[in-house]
Amino acid sequence: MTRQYQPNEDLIRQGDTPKAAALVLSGTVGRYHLLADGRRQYLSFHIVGDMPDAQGLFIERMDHAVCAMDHAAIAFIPHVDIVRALKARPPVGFAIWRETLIDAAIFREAITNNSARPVLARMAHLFCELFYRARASGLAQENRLALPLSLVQLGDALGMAIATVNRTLQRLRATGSVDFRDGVLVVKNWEKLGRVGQFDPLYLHLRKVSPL
Amino acid sequence: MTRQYQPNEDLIRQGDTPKAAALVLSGTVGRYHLLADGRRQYLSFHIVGDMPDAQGLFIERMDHAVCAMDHAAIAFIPHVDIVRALKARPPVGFAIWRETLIDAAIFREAITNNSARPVLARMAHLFCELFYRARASGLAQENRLALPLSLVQLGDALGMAIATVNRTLQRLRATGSVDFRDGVLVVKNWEKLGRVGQFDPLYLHLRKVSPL
DNA sequence: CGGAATGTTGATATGCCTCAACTAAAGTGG
DNA sequence: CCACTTTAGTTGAGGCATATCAACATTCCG
Repeated sequence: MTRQYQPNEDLIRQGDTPKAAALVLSGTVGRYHLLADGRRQYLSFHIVGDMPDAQGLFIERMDHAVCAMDHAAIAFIPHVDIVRALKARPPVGFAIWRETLIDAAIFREAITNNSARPVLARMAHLFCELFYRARASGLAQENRLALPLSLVQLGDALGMAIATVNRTLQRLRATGSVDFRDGVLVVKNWEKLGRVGQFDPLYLHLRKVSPL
Repeated sequence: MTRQYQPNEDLIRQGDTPKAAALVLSGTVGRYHLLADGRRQYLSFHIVGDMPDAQGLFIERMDHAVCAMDHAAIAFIPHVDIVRALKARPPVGFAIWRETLIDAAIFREAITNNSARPVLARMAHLFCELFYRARASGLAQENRLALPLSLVQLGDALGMAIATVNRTLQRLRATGSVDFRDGVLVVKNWEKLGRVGQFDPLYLHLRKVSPL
């Protein structure tokens, strides 16, 4: 089953018990925690080919929500079908398992990024990650990437106030390494961006990526 | 194979390619990122019964390190044996898979905790999590828990400077909800601690826990 | 007994948040 | 098609939470 989503529309909510797993066919989706005071904390972003809620296979209730960041097309694959496939062919399961483990690695990096890096490096690091992953999936053209995030959403991902997001974006631009505006990320100097963001792609565990 | 570790000794280092998975038999271990400037960011802590590097099963190189927080006994189970068991009995694999998914949920919560909560709530939340998990494993006696962390380590987990850790600890004590000193956590008022830390245990996905 | 690691406290600095005002663009209804 | 509202982004001023620095106390350990 396939469905279209509007920007900001939820695919799954905190507390739900999904019976099918989402597969991103187009667009970008994000996962987030809803805080007691209504604020959001975005946890990760996902692009074409990702299964952002594969965990639902073995965890009953959602501890976070998943929403579309822009217009997105999502396929839903019933859990029973997946489990049947896993039992028949273990290697299929191992591959999906591995994806969920890489997810976890991305979360770990986010802990470090948001806890230990100053805002400039933090933002640069997120841009590095998103660009690198998109590129590995063949989604980034040359040095640009469609990144449908508002400043508010960027702030809710990086744990910054919106004013800080704005000013940090300007500082980043001033380094000449990257330019993000109007939902488009343009990498001007990949090496420098990586240096500013202290980016080491090891944690993404991509087997082979053509050099940038 | 079983091995004893000294406090602060590494089980596995960033970059390693382990051939066996660690199982905690006694003590506490922690996972951490090593930053470029030598600082550490602790990502999670693990107690008896946990497999802190189950991810090594399907991910070649370690993107983080694992160390003993105090004296710890660790069993190592060769990956080949585990994979053989997985293929023979899929449900065994599903159970381990589920554990790694709960790991990921804990990481997600740490993102939110360190990014969106003020220091008092942040520390309270960590204490809630550790106590709740220990209790679910039958490791906490009554309302106390051995928690072999120094202030520096607490700070490296929560993204706080050591002076702030100290002062926040005192503020927490003043609330009358919890007291942590000399490696022992004493929960004085669980309900209040949960309120201060905005703690909701849903994300730990424990099936049944006797009420506190 | 001396030195290292750990914890404590005060003083000062600063990075980021908050608040507020304003602009620009986009969507809506008369 | 134009006023009207809403949403997104921008900028400045000021305050505060937390980092940084420094001195000192304490315990541990060889």
